Amino acid sequence: MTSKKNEPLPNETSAPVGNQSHDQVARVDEALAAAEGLCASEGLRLTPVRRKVLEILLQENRAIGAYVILDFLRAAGFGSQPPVVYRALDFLVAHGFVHKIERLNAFVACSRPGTAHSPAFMICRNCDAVAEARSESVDGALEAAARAAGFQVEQTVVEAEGVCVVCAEKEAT
Amino acid sequence: MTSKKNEPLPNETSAPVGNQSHDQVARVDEALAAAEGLCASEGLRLTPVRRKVLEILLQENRAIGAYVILDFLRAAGFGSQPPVVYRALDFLVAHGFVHKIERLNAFVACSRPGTAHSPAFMICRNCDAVAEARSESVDGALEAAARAAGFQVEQTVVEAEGVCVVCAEKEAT
DNA sequence: GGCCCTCATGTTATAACGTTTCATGCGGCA
DNA sequence: TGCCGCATGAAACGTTATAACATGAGGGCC
Repeated sequence: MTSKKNEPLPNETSAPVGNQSHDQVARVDEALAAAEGLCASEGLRLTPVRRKVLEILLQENRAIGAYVILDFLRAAGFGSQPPVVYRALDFLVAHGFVHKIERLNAFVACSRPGTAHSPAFMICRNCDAVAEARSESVDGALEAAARAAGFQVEQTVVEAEGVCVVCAEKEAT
Repeated sequence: MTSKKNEPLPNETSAPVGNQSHDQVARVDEALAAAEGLCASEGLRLTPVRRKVLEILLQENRAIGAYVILDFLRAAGFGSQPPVVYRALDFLVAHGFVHKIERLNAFVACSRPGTAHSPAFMICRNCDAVAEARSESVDGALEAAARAAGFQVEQTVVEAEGVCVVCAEKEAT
């Protein structure tokens, strides 16, 4: 990792519970309800730990490390050992509710769960924001390159690091 | 990491010194000579540690973890503390002699050093082979998606995990 | 109810990956 | 000669992730 750590709360899009905008709360609640619906319809078990991890990631609304999540879990009265969070993350990633950002060794809630997609991410090196982009054309190009090599793609990691719009404007001043 | 560890020597394309094919030795020597030439022409210092790390990666001819490299360094009489290998890797990655495979937290010698390129990798989940593919079209698609979002790309990570030709044939039996 | 099976969780310990910090040495150069 | 920049050596630590084993909750079946 070349940049700073995943601190718990240094951004304005997230905040400790009790200091959230109405929209933010609504967004999280909607996403949680949608996840519950998806799990119900697919026979998956969105257990308390798994649900809480997803809630944490939705509230943060950015990529955070497993051990930051673990701190939140501990504070919420759940088990506080690493396997607890890694198992929950395995489940959430396997079923498309969460993505892992390999470049940051961190995790972020999926912005479009339930839709099959292998996303591309834009990671701002300045503010750590992570945007999930559609990547059909990227995947197509990658798939074509793989086919040429006789390689069968099962999963892809596509991550771009750079400067987001907001930070670019700030830097320009 | 979902798969097995980076063991020191479990493949047929690499081997302990003294058990290598003529072609393999020649390939490593050529690449080392090319790296020395490049460094000389750009005023870079390919010091003994850096050269040895590059040699190790060329001999292995696959992605290996920093601590595996460190074991080789130790065996060769170099310093054996983590910063030794990470500093050498920083140099080699910064100047395009080595790539980091984020998915594996491992490193691989560049197959086309000296040419500017942001490569795509095909990682076999069965045999751990890592192939470096040209990725112009992938980069183009990614750049287009970024531009649409106002994002300035500085670096990209493009990695596909799946099954290579050789392993696919074996599995088919 | 009692049994068994599966899945999820709790817990301890450890492996694997990476950085900070300070000290030392070596080559170039005023 | 003294200074400076860069590379290395080494100790300690921080961060990320998994292995291994035990416990418990729920569901099907007799």
